[in-house]
Amino acid sequence: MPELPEVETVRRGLEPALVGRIITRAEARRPDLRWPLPERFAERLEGRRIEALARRSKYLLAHLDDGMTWLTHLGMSGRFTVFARDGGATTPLSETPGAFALAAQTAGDAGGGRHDHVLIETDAALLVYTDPRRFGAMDLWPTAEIETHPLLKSIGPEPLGNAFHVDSLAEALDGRSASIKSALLDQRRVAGLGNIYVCEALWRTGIDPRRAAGGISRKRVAELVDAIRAVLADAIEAGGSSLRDYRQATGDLGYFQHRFAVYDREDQPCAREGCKGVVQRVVQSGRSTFFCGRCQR
DNA sequence: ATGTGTTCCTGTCCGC
DNA sequence: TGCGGACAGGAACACA
Repeated sequence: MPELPEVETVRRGLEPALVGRIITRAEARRPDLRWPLPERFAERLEGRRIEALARRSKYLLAHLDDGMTWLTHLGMSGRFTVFARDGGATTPLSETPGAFALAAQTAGDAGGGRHDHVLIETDAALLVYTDPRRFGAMDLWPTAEIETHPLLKSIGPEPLGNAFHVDSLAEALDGRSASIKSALLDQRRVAGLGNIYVCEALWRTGIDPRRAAGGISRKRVAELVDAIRAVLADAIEAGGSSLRDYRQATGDLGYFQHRFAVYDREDQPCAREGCKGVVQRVVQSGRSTFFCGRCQR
């Protein structure tokens, strides 16, 4: 589900509710998401103060006051929902059906909170992690060595940071026979891109997604760097893309989906000024790719 | 080392 | 309306 802009939107939504707050109670309602949760996960969160909420690629990183970082990946269907606590409520988290019913309702989950897997209570808010497909993940890792986490250590440069530029991308693509579409989805080349924003960036640059990654001219790689930055910035500004059930942590919908040029627009006219092409869908490495066969070369 | 196909899981939508 | 199949924002893993 969420790509970099959606995760950044979630981070910004959670930040005011979480940073500086103390986790008064935590509950894992099952022992695993995609993988087993760490030993004594909920107990190790309880009593901790959240010092900062950061993002690396599609991972949320909550830095705690004991030197550990609580790491979360939302997978395809994970989401956080925040509920303000009523003043002075002392009801145990597991006995607040009202809040859970509200969480389920907001999530559009007819199962009555069946997929609400992790619950976090702070002195100010109730945080519910919901993930029907359970492709998400959580872990605890020392903050000082967070970049050595197995899930983070091979991830490429942040596309909105200084380490991502024409030289780094050209080197990452050099000599590769895989398609540019597949290469950009590979998190080792550049962090945080997923199916939507790869398709959109390639459309903005006019590059055929089926072209070999290593055969793209330096000039076009430079244009691709700019297009990736621009499409991510535009999407963050719009609060991300709301497809199906994605919502911001505030419950608001993002609206970048209304600005898609090609993603999920098979058979619709190309949005480029003067182009008479039609959006096509092909499958590359098992994923749908949307592009205009006329203006993307 | 690369590239690709499979797999995890549940929900939704579309055609018959 | 029910049923089966395709498909979904991810990415680790197995295997050529």
